[in-house]
Amino acid sequence: MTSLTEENYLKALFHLSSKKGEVTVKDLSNELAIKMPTVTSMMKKFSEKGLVKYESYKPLKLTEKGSRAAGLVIRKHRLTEMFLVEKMNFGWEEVHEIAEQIEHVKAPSFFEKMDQMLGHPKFDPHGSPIPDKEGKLEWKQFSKLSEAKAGDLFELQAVTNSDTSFLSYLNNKNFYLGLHLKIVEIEEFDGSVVVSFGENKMEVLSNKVAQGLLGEILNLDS
Amino acid sequence: MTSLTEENYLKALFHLSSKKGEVTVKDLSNELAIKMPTVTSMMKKFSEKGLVKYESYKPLKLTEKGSRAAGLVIRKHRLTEMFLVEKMNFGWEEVHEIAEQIEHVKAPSFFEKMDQMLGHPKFDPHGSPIPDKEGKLEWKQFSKLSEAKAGDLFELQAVTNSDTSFLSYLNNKNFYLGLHLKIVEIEEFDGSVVVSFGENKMEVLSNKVAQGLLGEILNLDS
DNA sequence: AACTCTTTTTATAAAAGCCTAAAAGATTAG
DNA sequence: CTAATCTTTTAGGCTTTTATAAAAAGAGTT
Repeated sequence: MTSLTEENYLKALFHLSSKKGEVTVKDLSNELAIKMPTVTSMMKKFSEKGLVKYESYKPLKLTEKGSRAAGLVIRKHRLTEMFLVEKMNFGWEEVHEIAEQIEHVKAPSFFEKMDQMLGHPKFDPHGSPIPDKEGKLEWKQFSKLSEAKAGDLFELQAVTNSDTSFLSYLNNKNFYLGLHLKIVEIEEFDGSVVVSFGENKMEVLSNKVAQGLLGEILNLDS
Repeated sequence: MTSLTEENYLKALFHLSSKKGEVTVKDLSNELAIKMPTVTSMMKKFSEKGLVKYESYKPLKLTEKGSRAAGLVIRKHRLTEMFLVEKMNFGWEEVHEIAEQIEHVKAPSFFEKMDQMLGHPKFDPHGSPIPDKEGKLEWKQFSKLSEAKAGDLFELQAVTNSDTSFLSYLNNKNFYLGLHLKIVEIEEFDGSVVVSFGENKMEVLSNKVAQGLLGEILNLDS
């Protein structure tokens, strides 16, 4: 059986792996705010359980089994988020923390039922993909809004992080997934982006925000 | 913060208190299948936390605070059961175990939302009352089917235990809450009860079963 | 090859839960 | 009312989980 703590290590491994490919003990230590020796010994345990491939001084790698286990935790988390938003009417900014709790519940049929009620969704409310029942993730390649050029049309399809504060910020601007943004201008010196959308609405977004918005660039010309 | 283990002690205390008034360390030990010394030390901890009144060699008593805390755990459990049955289409025999897990989730808004979606239910799917937001329980006085007399009409309103096996047994006989049973006969020697219901259906129930069925005796005559 | 920086090892530790055996208290029978 | 018996608590210990700091070992670099 995998404990709550172990599930959190798995999630962190999963996230770091997809971001950087290589994951070191140090990375994990930073991500989880747990000292390196602690992480090292947990990785030995994981290695014995066959969840990671680990040799001293070398980067960690999730094994097939570990990847599956991690994917299933993420799956529980994201299914829960979707359920909370779609079936219980929570706002997308509220669900991350609640799901953080529910993801550790040991009751497969509960998550099965959610999945079924939701019609086997492929994405969570923040546009993050939901791993399948094998824990496997299909990667959709998103573009960042920060990569768009003036004149482009951009469809917002996901966000890079689900912090309450970031999502509330987007709520305030009336942003939602599926929204189409026209890139009016990009400031050279700081990378901020001016976008227009809806009925004459216009916003200036910092580069940081623009990097956090994912979607598709619908090139008009070219 | 109260741990999962502590919540289980609280639940047990709550159940035993309502059944027998007096709860001893021994009772608790039996109920939880944990040795007495372990229970004793946990009760000292509870006493320090102000959850029980405990003096050596005397029966335990939940304090106001303890009673409230226990009631709130039960509330989470029963709300969850109701939600699983009403909103997610689980069978009443499946939900106990799932709720046993979910009841420990620390996310008040989650349970709040359930309560709201369910229209602030007063009973769970097995007819057990749901404590209010203060953890207080309104006691409804049920009669046992085993107390009925031949000729009585009995409305099934609750069951004393929610074990999967018992509920599946009732499912097989097509029993459900709200069903009206006519008591045809009571066997003197073993207390078994013969009931008829619906369209010519008839069943013989052992005394044990009859003691597990709660409801109202609708006296026809007298 | 020596020095520095990073990572692992080793040795501890604290908390949570639980247990057995011994001691102390309560109860009951003579 | 006192001794024998039964019950409950105290004392002490064990295991697991998760974490740490300080020492040792390895890698990398000049």
